[in-house]
Amino acid sequence: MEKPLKPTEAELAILRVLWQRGPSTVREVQKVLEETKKTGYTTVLKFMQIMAEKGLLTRDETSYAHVYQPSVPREQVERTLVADLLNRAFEGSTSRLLLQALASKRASPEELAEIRKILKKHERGAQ
Amino acid sequence: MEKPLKPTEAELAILRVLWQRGPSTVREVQKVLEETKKTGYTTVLKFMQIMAEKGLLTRDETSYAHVYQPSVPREQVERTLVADLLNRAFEGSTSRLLLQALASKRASPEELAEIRKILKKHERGAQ
DNA sequence: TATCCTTTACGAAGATATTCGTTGACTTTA
DNA sequence: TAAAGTCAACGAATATCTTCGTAAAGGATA
Repeated sequence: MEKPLKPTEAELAILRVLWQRGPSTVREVQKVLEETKKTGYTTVLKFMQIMAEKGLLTRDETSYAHVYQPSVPREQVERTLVADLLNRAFEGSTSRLLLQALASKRASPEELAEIRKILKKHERGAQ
Repeated sequence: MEKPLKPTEAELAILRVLWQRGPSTVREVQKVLEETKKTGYTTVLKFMQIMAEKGLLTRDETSYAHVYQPSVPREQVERTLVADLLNRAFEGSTSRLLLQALASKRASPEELAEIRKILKKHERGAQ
């Protein structure tokens, strides 16, 4: 139906906050963002307005301070982003992706166990 | 020493060609690129000049037609890109990354075997 | 109601990424 | 050596992403 919607860097930062906090006002998002990277209120507002236009967010205007929330599930955005990277840099090879992911950041035993679990599930799924 | 060097979309397309073909002239790269996406000669030239300035490519000017090659190994660029995505969208969780990678594109049995191999290696590697 | 604070709306500036037209220099070939 | 083709250099136009100043309106409070 619609095209996949690949958020930009700044948009993704806002989505991260909303995924974590749930529905929030611009001010609430801005408060979180400025902890990491000074970002003015109107800047965040502008992005959230743009994202609402694009369909990345929906907003509830009943209160004076509009309340925004993601209109796309986190997993779907993540999938779009990783699929994009797979094609752009890894010739579609998931194993190469994993290889470099592990090379860039050593995984904890728990993380490795989790990976093994995911793998098992997929091995059962694919006959 | 230097910062990681994250190539843009267009730059990555050029790197892909060079990784595959080995050292090439601008014309040779442009010929490959225009198969996928019409890209004028001067556009490709401009990018390769910029990339040489940035240190992504080195060039041999002995021939009339300069010969370019990547100055950073493919694996390093891949690692930079995947590390970036991990931080921006997956809170650093490799297992979540893999989960969505597999969800976006079903892996072949061979691919799964390859992934298992990588995993085994890392399980041995961790204490 | 008057004053103050917060919010949205609008427009524009700045930064970065992408594309291409033009020019002059070098090569090849006749 | 003239003509035709190929190349690098340069500058500029366009597109996209990011940031913010200003103004107008809503709400709170005295």
